[in-house]
Amino acid sequence: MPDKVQRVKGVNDILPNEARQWQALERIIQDVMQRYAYGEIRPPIFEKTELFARGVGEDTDIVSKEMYSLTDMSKTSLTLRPELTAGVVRSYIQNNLQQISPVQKLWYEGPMFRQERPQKGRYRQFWQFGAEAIGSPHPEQDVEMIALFQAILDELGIAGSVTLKINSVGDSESRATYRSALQDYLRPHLNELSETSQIRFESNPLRILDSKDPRDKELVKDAPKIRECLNEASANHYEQVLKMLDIMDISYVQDDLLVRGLDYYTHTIFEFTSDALGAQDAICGGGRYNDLVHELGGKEVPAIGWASGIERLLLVVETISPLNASPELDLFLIVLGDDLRTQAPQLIRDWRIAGLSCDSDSLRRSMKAQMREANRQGAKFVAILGEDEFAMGVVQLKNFESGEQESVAFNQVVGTINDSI
RNA sequence: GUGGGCGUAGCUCAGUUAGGUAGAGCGCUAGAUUGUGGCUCUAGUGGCCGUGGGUUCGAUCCCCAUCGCUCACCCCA
Repeated sequence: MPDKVQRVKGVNDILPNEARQWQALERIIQDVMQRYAYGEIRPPIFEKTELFARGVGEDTDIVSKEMYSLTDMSKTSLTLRPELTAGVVRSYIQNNLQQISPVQKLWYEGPMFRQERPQKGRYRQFWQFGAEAIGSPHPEQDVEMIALFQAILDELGIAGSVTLKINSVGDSESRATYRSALQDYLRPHLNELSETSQIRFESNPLRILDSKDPRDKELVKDAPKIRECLNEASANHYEQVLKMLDIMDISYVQDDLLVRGLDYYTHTIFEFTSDALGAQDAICGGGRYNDLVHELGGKEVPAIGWASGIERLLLVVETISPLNASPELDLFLIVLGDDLRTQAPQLIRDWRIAGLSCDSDSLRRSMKAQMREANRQGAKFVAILGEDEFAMGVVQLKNFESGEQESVAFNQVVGTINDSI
């Protein structure tokens, strides 16, 4: 026998049973997005590599070692998207969306690709859904963003096991102030830092804050806080965000050590984590990115967004509050005798057109086997068609829960079932 | 990229204590008087014991390599 071709490492097949969970989640996402007046956007799966290098940041782990890149026939370097904010912003600029309306509220869902070592809740092809609001600099937009994800958590019934962590990295001026304050504090202890943190000391000192290395953690404990270095405008923005969250009764934890791995963030940053997961406990991350549109060649337009990992979210949902996603079948047609098989497709098609979900046996199996199949599929009704029934233009319609059975004309089947559902 | 654990039927796992090519439960298929499911009973189906090499008369079991899964580091959603 030829070798079986194996799935690529770190990717998943989502089989029908699981896909139903996904669909249930997707319905909730679509519904909430609709209510928050966000429109769906579907950018391409791959973009020029340059977009991510410039958008996400050359020095980030994502860009420097995790991208799936390829060269096409015209020798252009392309990359499977590792995240979608850069793509959405590119699309926003290219399609002049600011001309359509000054605030663009967009959401998306789809697969992302990062070449990391697979782990619980971390895959090489993984799905994210996310939202971006481009155009408003004001804190109420930050708060709406957070409330949007909170609404999805509420709909899913898992808000109780999720924590919102929030912080501000301020505008570029505040960050520059803080950067040197942090470097001044750390400089005397430079040799005590972990190897990666020593490298980051120059390139990206803020990332030292979320190091998990015990030595780093110890040092960082007494480091100056970003909050203390915010200039007036930045501090004011952050204050108002927190105030509105209080008014809306959205609970949060201020985390002075929270920084994000992507370079484009400014001001408010946040992360939703769940205690129902292992080491990969972030189910949503985001923040404001006021400079990104400009950096990618657009005007100076402020924006904010977040992204959430669907596999991780579903892991939480499964353990805390499973979605009801059992398959539903209204009617199963049982055909007795192969001579009548020619009639079945037409009958079923008409019932399907009328809106019922119907199925029948395609293996020409015995009646008993067909009954079992109907039972397995959870059919609400079974229609039995034999010689006598066909001659009279009826089926024996059996309610599979009560066991009651009656003779019903072909054209009465839909009505009879609809009346009882 | 680094480290730990694991790879036996579709699924969950047992097993070979001390090497002689394998079992259970669930599932699936079919019966239990001729046109009626679920429960029960019975029978059947199903595995080059991840792959390749080595040791051996002989390996699923020992050794090596490799691939995959998994957890953690790292990073992030």
